[in-house]
Amino acid sequence: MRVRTPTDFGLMIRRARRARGLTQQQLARAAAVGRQWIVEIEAGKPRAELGMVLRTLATLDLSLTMHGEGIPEVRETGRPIEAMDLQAVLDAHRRTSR
Amino acid sequence: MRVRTPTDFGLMIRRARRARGLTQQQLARAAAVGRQWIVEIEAGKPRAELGMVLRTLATLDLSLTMHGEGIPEVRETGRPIEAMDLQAVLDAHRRTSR
DNA sequence: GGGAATTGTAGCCGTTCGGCGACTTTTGGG
DNA sequence: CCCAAAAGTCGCCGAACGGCTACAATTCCC
Repeated sequence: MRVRTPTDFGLMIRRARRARGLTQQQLARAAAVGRQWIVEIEAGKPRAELGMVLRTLATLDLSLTMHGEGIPEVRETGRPIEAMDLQAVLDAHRRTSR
Repeated sequence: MRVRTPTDFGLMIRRARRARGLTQQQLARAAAVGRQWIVEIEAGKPRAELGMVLRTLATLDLSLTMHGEGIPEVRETGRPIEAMDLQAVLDAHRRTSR
């Protein structure tokens, strides 16, 4: 899911925290931040420190991916991926296997 | 590409800025931050403010995506993708086709 | 509905931020 | 090689940070 604003980060963190059944206190301890900081980040604090935010995401097993011109997609092998019709490959697989 | 640390953000920002042929000064003005702040963020400053970082990414047309339990994926189809061994599929394809 | 757990607020404190101006160092095109 | 542009460093400043304690409000379960 796309994240554009501090508020987005807050909502995501809250969702993930609840999905894992953690209290703010527990998350705070695990991520080594103050409990009030969790309150604020979940409310979308724009001036929160980047490092703490990333630590919190890691604690919640959340990962971030960046996209855009100049940003390589996943593992660069140097050798370009050979173009092929994936749909055809999958169709063939469906017919063949089983 | 995955981003885990403030250093990752710094590298990405630098790559994107250069890919667009911008100077630190130009990026700073466009993102409404100080030039020195660009120097620091590109060096991986961990305590940089989240909001400014996001503004800078937006200025560079970079987007962030979050993944993890409790975070919905875009384009939800409802029907989960059937698990399969992609490597095996591709190997079979390589053997079969041609 | 009541009491405990959870969440949100308020104020204090030492620390760091980020903008700015003024340099110095590095880079790269002619 | 040269020099101007770009990038990096330093110190000053007012402002905000984040941890903390204490308290208020909300939520949830029995």
